[in-house]
Amino acid sequence: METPIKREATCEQELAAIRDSLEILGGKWKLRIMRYLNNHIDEKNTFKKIQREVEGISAKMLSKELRELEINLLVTRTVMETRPVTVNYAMTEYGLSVFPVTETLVDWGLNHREKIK
Amino acid sequence: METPIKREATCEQELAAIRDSLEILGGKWKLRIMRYLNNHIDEKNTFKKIQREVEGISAKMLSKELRELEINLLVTRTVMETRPVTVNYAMTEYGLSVFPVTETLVDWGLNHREKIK
DNA sequence: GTTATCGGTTAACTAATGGTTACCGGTTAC
DNA sequence: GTAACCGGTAACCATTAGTTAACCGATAAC
Repeated sequence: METPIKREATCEQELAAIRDSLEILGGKWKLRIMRYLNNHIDEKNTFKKIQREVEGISAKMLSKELRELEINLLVTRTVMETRPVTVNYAMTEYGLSVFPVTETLVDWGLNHREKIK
Repeated sequence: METPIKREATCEQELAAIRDSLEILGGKWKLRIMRYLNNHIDEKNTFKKIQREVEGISAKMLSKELRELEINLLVTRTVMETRPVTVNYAMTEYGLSVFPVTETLVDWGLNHREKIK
């Protein structure tokens, strides 16, 4: 993971940065998949395993989301010569940079559940 | 803003927390609106002013998003007895808790723009 | 009287998201 | 032989998200 660099930005630049982030990480599933991979970084993460653990995602969506994450260099896809053939998905070094984002969302979500209880 | 509380959660609970967060903060506009309000916390933020500064949002979307943020107690809506009548939107105390989320997204977006350059 | 601003609403529309079902070839376990 | 698991894809459909344009009453400026 990289050293966080403090930046200065105008409000306009900040809003544009949020837009950029959401273009790549937005939607219902991508951050959940990234968090799952982050939590299982030393394991083999096959398609089916991810699908079982990211609750509710369909094969179609998982396939699409993983492809998009791969295009943006956040995830790698490796076909393993096992029998039957399995496919391993893993976070890239760059993918690790998403961790703080998922972390704040986890914190907020847990806190919110407490709050509305 | 509240003191961050360290929590322990299983991966499953973490993914559920992300789902919860995205249900309330997800979509194209909510986090941008929240960031804008956070950056202008001591000012009067009228409907039109927000619409001008959150670039690209239509009146319909802004109206809808503000209503949802209000329902979730993140924003207040106050009709001001000016002439013409203006409406002021402001972050609640609870709304401030969203700051870390927007902060990590701003950082990630700025960093990403550097990276792909 | 005309135009503009304020804070929206409404209707009509398109684009994006996401779900469901069925199916593919190959492999293994029974 | 049959069923199940692996990693998907294809077709179809429904829902949601989001856009555009027109319009509202009230007020104010010219």
